[in-house]
Amino acid sequence: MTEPHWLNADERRAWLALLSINTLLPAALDTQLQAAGKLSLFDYNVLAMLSEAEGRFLPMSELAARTSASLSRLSHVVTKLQRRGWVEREAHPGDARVTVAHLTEAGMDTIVSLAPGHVDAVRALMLDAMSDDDVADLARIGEKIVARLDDDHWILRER
Amino acid sequence: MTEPHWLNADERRAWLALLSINTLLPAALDTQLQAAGKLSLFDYNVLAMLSEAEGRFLPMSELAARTSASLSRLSHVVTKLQRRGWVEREAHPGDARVTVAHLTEAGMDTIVSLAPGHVDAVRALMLDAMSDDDVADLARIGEKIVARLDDDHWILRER
DNA sequence: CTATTTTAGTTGAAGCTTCAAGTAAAGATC
DNA sequence: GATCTTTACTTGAAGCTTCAACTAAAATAG
Repeated sequence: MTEPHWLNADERRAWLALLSINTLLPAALDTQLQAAGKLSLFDYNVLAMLSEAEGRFLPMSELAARTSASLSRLSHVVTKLQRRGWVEREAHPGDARVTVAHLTEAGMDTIVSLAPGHVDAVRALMLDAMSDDDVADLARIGEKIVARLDDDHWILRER
Repeated sequence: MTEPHWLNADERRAWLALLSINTLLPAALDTQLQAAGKLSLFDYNVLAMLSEAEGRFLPMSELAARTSASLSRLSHVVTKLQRRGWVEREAHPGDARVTVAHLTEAGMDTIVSLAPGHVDAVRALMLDAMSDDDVADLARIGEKIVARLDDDHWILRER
């Protein structure tokens, strides 16, 4: 054990890189999505998670988990997406506390039309910079960090 | 070349992990800093970058670069930090367009008192989840992504 | 040297996120 | 089976970020 209170060279590099990616990557993806369809990366992700869910609906809590968002943030955003006709709120048959968010046809059309451009942007902005091994390493390390931040995060469920 | 328009398993894992880290890590660090000193991670970073600069001052543009922020965002935040007595704005002697942000003594005291807790949080939330090799890999891969997002980003300058 | 363009920064408004408080149903406790 | 606690949300206000518009100085072009 050396000093517990400061970062060594690699730790500092890793931390600063992550911090920078954290600011620049969402900003760049937001710009692309804003130009393509006047929505944010978070909006896109909400629609994407619903589109991949069975029946294209999810309880708000589950949708919040899959977008790593607070229920409050999600609630505001779903209200907005609802006004745009992309999502509807429905009651849950078995539990009256639960609100189910349901992707509409229009919402599905939107995400289908946006997905190719968005995926291209993700490739152009990060994946194309990396070798196959890098991608595998990042997946492995990234999931370790996610596990540390939230030990039953949904992306860890399938493994 | 296979399909350019979709992600394979590792790519998807890497992307989703990064997206989740991106939401959860700043939120957790914000919570810690909010509790310790009523400031955000971004506020902290502005103070930290100034504290590490020679003379503890930097032109707004340079400070914006080192915090990966827009000049507009930085301007608003510096105004806030100024009201709290942590930063001052000064004229640049050689170029009248430039505003120099200068860390005050009180600002320095603040960052000195907050740094240990913040570094502990960074360790607890991400570094402790990783082996030394992981840290080195993340530093290497992270810098590749940063280079792709901004090929003359300041964190790449020293190398 | 005058006009144009670029650089550096600020500002106010609009939109987004967080925070605290509140509602209501479900589950647990006694 | 009444009370207490927890779960699942929603809401409004406050604060933060982005966006577009603006000012002013420096650099460039003609």
